[in-house]
Amino acid sequence: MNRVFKALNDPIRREILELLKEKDMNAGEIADHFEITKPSISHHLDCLKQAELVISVKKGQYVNYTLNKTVVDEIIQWLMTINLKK
Amino acid sequence: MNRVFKALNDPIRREILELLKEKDMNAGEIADHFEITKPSISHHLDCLKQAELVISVKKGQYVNYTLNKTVVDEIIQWLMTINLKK
DNA sequence: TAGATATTTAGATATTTGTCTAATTATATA
DNA sequence: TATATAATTAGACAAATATCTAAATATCTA
Repeated sequence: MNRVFKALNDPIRREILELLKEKDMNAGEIADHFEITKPSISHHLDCLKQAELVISVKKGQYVNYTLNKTVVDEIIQWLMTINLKK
Repeated sequence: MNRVFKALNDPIRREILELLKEKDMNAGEIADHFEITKPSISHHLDCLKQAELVISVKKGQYVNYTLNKTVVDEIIQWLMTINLKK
């Protein structure tokens, strides 16, 4: 939970999630959408991976990233409990 | 949005939200639930207030805090769009 | 096998953040 | 009005974070 909120607390990482909701992408394709360096993007991807918000699969020399909707669901659940009771 | 995720990225602030979902409380009552000092709690409350996750109303010498469910809803909406498309 | 490409790791640095103590402000009450 | 209580503000400091450049690792292909 901690790691998920930490991962969500950055506009670039949230934008990466928005990209991945459309289609899976490799690290380079993701990096092309931003102005910061590839190592920085790599760091953000690692952060998302640690939170299990994304899953990475190596495919030859590329690394493919996929959104993990399960974890997003868990956070939605938690937020909904906050909004439940009187 | 930025401020909301920033506010959610701290276990104490999330616990404050969980307290306030049960009932409104003043700053002192909130502070009693934690081991850290009152100024630190005050800082956390300010952070939640900036994110508009809580609303504060002064009542005599006390300051009452209420959960603002509207903003929580907005975050739920955003997360749900992430989980929408293929 | 040599060179090119994709990605990550390492190490440095500036900024942000959470905490504390001390001081301040605002209100209540004896 | 003087004192006590509630809460915030100010300032300091250690830890965490986002970024960069340079280097390393892994894979592909001529």
